[in-house]
Amino acid sequence: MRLSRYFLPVLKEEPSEAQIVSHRLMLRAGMIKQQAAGIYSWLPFGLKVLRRIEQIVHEEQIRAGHIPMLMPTLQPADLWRESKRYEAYGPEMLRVKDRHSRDLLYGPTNEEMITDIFRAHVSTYKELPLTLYHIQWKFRDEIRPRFGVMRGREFYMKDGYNFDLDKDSALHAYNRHFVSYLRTYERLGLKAIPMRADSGPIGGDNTHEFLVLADTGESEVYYDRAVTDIQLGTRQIDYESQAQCQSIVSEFTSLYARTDETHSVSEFSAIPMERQQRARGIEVGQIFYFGTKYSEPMGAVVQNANGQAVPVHMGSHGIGVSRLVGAIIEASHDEKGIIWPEGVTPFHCGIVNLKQGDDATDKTCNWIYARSRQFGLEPLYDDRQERAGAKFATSDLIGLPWCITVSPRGLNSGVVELTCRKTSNRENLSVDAVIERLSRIYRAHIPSQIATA
RNA sequence: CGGGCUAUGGCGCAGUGUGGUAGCGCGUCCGUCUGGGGGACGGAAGGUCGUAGGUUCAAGUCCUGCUAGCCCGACCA
Repeated sequence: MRLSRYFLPVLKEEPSEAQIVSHRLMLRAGMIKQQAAGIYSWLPFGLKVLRRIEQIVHEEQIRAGHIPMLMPTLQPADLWRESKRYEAYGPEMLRVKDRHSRDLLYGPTNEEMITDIFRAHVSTYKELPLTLYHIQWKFRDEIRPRFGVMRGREFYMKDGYNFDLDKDSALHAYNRHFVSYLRTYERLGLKAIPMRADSGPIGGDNTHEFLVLADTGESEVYYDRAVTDIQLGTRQIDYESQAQCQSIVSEFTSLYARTDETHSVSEFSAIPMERQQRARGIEVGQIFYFGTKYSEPMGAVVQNANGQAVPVHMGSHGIGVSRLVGAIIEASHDEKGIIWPEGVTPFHCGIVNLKQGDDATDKTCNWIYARSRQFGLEPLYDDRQERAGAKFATSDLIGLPWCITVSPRGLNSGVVELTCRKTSNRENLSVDAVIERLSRIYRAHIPSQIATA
């Protein structure tokens, strides 16, 4: 994309209403525009990040054997009357009437609807286990939305639901989600720590939240510092293997890590003093096992091998996709702006032409632009008639991980400059070498899309 | 929902005390110079001051109602 043809309304000054850094940077980098309290338009640059995250979430869910679908944002109230949650949910639920005065609601979650779909089409244990998920906009009429997309009223969320014949199988589904979530966060460039949590209104006794450590987080967390050293890394995972999933879950849950709702002072103080860590975190996902809480009242039953009708065991699992955009920025920025992890960056690299209109720099930039695209890279070429300072400031603000600077000075020695946003490290490379370098870097993140030299 | 506050060109703000010509910085447009960290100079466009009513010869400014948004708290992916 050429910046001169793009829509990137960056702000030089701090928007006054934004308090936390991710919100400020999202506004300044032209990612979002607020339309009402807790409701945002996603401008092109922000949408690209949202889509990258969404894509990674999809890939990891599908890898774990979970099946994508799509449910509507508006739901009939009757489904929620069946589960007794229509009244119980309270004013957080946005209720609307259609022209026939029928009660509808903008879905805050989808347990009821997925259960309805399940009971309509599944009647035998032979179709189990089954995990369906979707990524869809939700609405919860928060009392006080704030922090930009971190706590909006409208938010984009992946929510999944597993259906299993018995508790054992459902717990495997729980573990599968646990592991797939770990992988997802690692690909997003985030350190998210699973913590034993409180089940809240969804119910059930088995639940973990995944928290990204950040000073601006809304949750108070307590953990053994050693948990931050555990990584999935590149290990091969067989999601069908109960044993492997269980062992990974055990590995990640053997050390103390709790949110304040489940915090135990006595257990915490048993940790060696120097490893006791108290911090704040942003909740970016939660998984639940809740057994037959919805299947029983809503009649989601299957016939088992003995011909008996039994309610299925269920769980639900969520990842806050829109919230993750903010969470990633909270975890990865500096005083100049955003620093996108390579896995989610909206463009793979910037190209900064330091002398727009100069024959040599224009030609070189155009060549790099075309060539990098041939390799599957998506560059953002700053071809505006701006001075160097303005281009660098924009580049730092929007945070692309790599930036290629093309100047007359460099071209005289046959090189361009590759700058790493995170370290500020600069290297002089030939145009061929710079393409080669970038495609090697991104092959690790998006192997299917990047060509080899 | 309790407490505090705000609303004036695209953005950030002043002007309201003491009613009388709507202003500044940034951005935008045109021109010239400039060209490695938001450059300089010259010119220009752009605002029924959130909204409805009231007081007044006269309201951005005073009064009343309403709406929207922000912050602190209790609640949430």
